[in-house]
Amino acid sequence: MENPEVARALDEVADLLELREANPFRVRAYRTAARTVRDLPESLAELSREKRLEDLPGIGADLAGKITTLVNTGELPLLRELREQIPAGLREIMAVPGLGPKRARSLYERQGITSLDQLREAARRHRIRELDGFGEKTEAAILRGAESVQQTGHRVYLAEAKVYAEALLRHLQGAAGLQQVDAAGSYRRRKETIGDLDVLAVCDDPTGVMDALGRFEGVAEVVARGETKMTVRLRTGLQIDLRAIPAESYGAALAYLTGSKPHNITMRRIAQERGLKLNEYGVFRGTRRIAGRTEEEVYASVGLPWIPPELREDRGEIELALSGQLPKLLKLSDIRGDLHMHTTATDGRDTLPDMVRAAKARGYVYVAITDHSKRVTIAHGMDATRLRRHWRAMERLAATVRGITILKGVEVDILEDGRLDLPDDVLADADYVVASIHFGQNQPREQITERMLNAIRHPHVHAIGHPTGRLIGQRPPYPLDLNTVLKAAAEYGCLMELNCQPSRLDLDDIAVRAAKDLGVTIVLGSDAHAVEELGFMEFGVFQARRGWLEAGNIANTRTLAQFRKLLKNPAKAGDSVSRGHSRQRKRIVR
DNA sequence: GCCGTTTTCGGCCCGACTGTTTTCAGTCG
Repeated sequence: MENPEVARALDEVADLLELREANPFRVRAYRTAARTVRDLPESLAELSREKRLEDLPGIGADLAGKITTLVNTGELPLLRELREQIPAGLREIMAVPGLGPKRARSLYERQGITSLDQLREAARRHRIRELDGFGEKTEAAILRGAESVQQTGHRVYLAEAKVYAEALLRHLQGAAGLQQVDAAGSYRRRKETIGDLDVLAVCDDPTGVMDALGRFEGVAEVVARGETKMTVRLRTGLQIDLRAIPAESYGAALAYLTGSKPHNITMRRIAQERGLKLNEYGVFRGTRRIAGRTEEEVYASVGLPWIPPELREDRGEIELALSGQLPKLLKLSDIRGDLHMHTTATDGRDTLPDMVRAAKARGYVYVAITDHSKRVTIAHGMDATRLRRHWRAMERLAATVRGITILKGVEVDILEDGRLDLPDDVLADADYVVASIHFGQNQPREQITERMLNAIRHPHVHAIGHPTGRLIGQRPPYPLDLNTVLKAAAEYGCLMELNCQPSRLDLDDIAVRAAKDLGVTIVLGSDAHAVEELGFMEFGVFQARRGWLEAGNIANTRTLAQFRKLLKNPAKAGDSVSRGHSRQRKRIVR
């Protein structure tokens, strides 16, 4: 059993234990372990063989044993036992807003409800309101919630959330009594997808801003409205949570609302150890507020430097901050060139000159044009003759456009048998070759891994495009042995792309960090198919920051001369990256 | 179920909102 399945099994145990009203701290232990496992770049099977599971935070002897059982047998006696006692449908009932383990259990025991359909039926027949602790309003809320769980419940891409967030902030700006408004939550942490939008408003009287939120375009329902908190749901299903706060608590509230939850919990624990109490209103010694106006102040009060939001996942950043070793994260302004884009020569929507001029307008000093090779027929991919003609057009254009260097590139397809889609002599003439898999994505693990390794070892391949091929929420990653692939990339000096398309962002944050630890150099490519998509670079930078990357870990932060040297002598250039940075951190944790 | 420079037991983050409850439990973030 692979890591994600183990994580799912541990989460299911937590849910079922909760339904059985087990010790809440035991439930939490399973949830923590599930998260640890999900975030883990290394294979559990390997850790289990080497008896290193107990080195992981939150995993003791018991959970190490259970994880080993899951990895080896694909089953867990405890889970089987729990499943026999508790109907599977109760877990989906718990997904309905307002229904937790207690109420789900109560609905099951007193009305025999074990599925969403039965729940809706019971609500329609007004059988819910008869139960102790439930009433008419709860029944109506359950009915609405059950329907919305079935319809929406999906997360939106960060790029989409950005559109809503910016529109909302503009809309709220003019509200009466408002001093400041910011988006927080996973949006501010720049997660690849956003479940809901958290907004923080500084004001003495929240009436004005809450009224304004109620009038925001697309609001379908006001879910809740209190003295300081308000929740609305848009017609698209996106939920917006607003929190009003006085100015003296701004920093504490921003930190609290930005999360992540595990990061907040660790922060509060550290505050506690120092005899302080941390909440959204500030940092308190007894009843006296000692910090809260700015985030910097809040972090400083517990002995920490300010931590960039992208790092706040409780994946070791707090321990690193304590030791003064936070990475100096990549910035968009560090990027000197875009190394993945298409033109009308294949499936792009804008011409070669338009793409190059748009890249120059963004301040880039070099750009690689990487149209598809012939195997990608649907994109009108190019054979050797057309590609050479395309390259000549680039040379002619270069003579007329100053201030930006055009690298003659190609996105060559890695064929099903591991060969490349263009002859070696053609690839040898390219300035920059990115190799990608587009077909045969469902090959067995060994086969697709070997195929990728072939490309990495190929002397004319500089980078692997969208290395796992996932489409967020739509298509799972190739069944690659990613650890082996990354190790080979480090060994052969092959760049790994962090594709900046909002639906790809591939490698993900965990894989990016694993790559950094292994000494792999990452390249950011917008994979733009139109001039405006060059702007996707921003989302790649966010993801890189979430993976702890610094400018030195990225190929396209180099000057053109440095970049060319990197391509010529990659292994050597790769030595400059800080190897094992986050591994070092783990020792600090222990 | 985990954990320990307050260590092997007794803790485990903290507060807002809702509804039905007459003083608070359940849920959520």
